[in-house]
Amino acid sequence: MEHNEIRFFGLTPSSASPIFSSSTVPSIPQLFPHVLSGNAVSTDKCGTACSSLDKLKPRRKDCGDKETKKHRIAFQTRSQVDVLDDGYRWRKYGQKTVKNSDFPRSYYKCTHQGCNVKKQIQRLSKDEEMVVTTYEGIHVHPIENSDDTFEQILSHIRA
DNA sequence: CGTATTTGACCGGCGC
DNA sequence: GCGCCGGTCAAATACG
Repeated sequence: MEHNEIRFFGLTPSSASPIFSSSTVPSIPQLFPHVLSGNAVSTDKCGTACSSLDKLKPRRKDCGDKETKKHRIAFQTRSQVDVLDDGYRWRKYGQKTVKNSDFPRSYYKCTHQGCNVKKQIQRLSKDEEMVVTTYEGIHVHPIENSDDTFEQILSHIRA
């Protein structure tokens, strides 16, 4: 577990700003503090598959709100467990099987009121140990897990 | 008893 | 217009 591998994919719609350079940390999951190496890759592959993620409200087909604060960060981690504890509380709201993986994709949502941060976990069929965690949105509340503030870790790796 | 998880159904977009 | 695909909801269930 000490040799986990994490790869960061910062998906920024417009301004491609480095993930670790923002004054306000978007939503960098801590995952495992000791495995945060720093494979940060900025890729804006928002392309076309970016429109269906706009409906946060039930039955809202109105997509007219240009580019909302749509932070999408994909983490490719190597772990045996699907869900990695990043200090937040997630509630699983769905699980679907995608047609490119032998494993289903899980959908999580932050249980905090007003915090519409979504999380999506997918396991690669190629590498069973590979887990892709995609975060979407920004947390507007402190981390519950006060034992290990991931901001501390962040500042540590930023320094 | 309250909260999280499970699971099928439903919905909306896109391609044909 | 229909079917596929991906995403979300919501009722039931599990679990502390």
